[in-house]
Amino acid sequence: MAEREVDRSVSQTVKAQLALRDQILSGALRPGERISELQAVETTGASRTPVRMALVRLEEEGLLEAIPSGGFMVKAFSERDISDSIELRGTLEGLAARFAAERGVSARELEPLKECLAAIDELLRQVPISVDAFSAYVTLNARFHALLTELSRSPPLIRQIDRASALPFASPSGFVMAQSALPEAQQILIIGQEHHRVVIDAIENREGARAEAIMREHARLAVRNLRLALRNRTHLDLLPALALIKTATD
Amino acid sequence: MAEREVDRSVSQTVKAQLALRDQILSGALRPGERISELQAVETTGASRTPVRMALVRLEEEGLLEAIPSGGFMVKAFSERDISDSIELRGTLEGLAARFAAERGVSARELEPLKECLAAIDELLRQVPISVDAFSAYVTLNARFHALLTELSRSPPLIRQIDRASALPFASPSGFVMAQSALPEAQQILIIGQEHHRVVIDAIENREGARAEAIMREHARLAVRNLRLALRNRTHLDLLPALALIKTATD
DNA sequence: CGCACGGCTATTGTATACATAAAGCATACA
DNA sequence: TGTATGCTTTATGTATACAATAGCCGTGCG
Repeated sequence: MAEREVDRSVSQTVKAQLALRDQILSGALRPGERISELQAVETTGASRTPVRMALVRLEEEGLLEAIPSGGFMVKAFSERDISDSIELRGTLEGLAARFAAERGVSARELEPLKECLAAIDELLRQVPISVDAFSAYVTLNARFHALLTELSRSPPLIRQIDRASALPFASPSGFVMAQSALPEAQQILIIGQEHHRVVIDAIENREGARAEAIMREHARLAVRNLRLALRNRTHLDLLPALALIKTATD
Repeated sequence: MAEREVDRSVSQTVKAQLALRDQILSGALRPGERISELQAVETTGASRTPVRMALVRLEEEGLLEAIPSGGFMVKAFSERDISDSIELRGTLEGLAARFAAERGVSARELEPLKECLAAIDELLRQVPISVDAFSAYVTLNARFHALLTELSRSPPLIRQIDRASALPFASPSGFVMAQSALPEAQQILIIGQEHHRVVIDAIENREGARAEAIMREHARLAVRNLRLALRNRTHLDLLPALALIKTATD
């Protein structure tokens, strides 16, 4: 019934896209196997036309792969693919931070970012960090990264960063929930927040190289999280899109 | 009649996509104005279903922009947008070069790149450089960049670079033809080729930082070309997708 | 027993008809 | 005369019917 509230005022294409994305990320659709349009029509409730539109969009999003003979299949990702995707995002965010630093940002524009920083500080003050706090962190962290990206004031760059962040495991907050189960969790958040603080400082002082470097390092922290979460197999289920990850044993 | 040879064995969707892209890049469809699907049906010869598929793909490609109320319009690009897109590509290619250097590349894998380098050397030996040579350079240069990108052996990165290079003015060889009319043309090609030489050397010696830096600088050369070509208004028509560039006077 | 060829089935790609919503225009009122 | 409202027209979004192709299974031959 929660599903039905989007029935009106949202296009069938979007509905199908959301439904199919859920099925892919949850593992209901297995990597490597062809997606049946007819089956998708049944599960999404939309007709074939919007379903096919959704499939094309999901391909561009990176979750699907076109089959030469026609149709699409769910893509599978190696651990290396995922860490590369994260580093890719970090590189782009680094470029955004450098642009912001080099081109200059007014105090007024920096204000929302600083507020976001303060809100995360507030969150991290409580020890130990609750699950709710982790969840709130995810939201604030996503906001921080979005604000930072916009500071570049470069539409092409913003667009590319959005596309690079579309994959759930490449998004800035992708592994935060997964790391919540780790013993190192609190330290990692504190270090990440320090990166946030440094990038703002660098941008304020127009230190482009420093701003870029810290955002790259920030992404490396996410790569470290990924490794930790994959090794600590007790909480593997918190990993986003776990079903898409191809392990060496497969 | 040359058009008819793709009639068979190529999907209507691809046909429509190619036709519409041509119309966009040639300026037949003006930036800012809504694309009429019915009109597109007439000009492409495909029916509305493949036309709409093509429109979605062209949006993802970056040439179109979705209109909130429905449909698509041709995007317009500022000079800043274009230079940022080039720098974006350079940053990604820098990452690819660094990956190649850090992760190591066998002599066997480097061979095609070196052959490409030698072929360009051969081309630049003749002075002054003919128009045919420029055209050959475009092909070889595109090949060099493609080979380099693949050396990263990172599918996510390759994918992103391909997407970043999809915009005609952001592609590695985008401004080569435009610069052919410039007096500085020959020097620019020689400098560019030097960059090619350096990146191979850096990868061979596993100097990641150097490989990355030179590819970034390489892209800055393209940015310089862009500036030169835009200022030297006598050969503006050689610029790719000139119709999409919004000038300050507009 | 294995491989290849042919027919059948199921799925994709395309075309078109329909419904809904947006945009433009005309008219009426302030 | 300008603005607002309602109607008309046209465009987009969706559903469905059709055609062509790819994959699969069974049978026959080597």
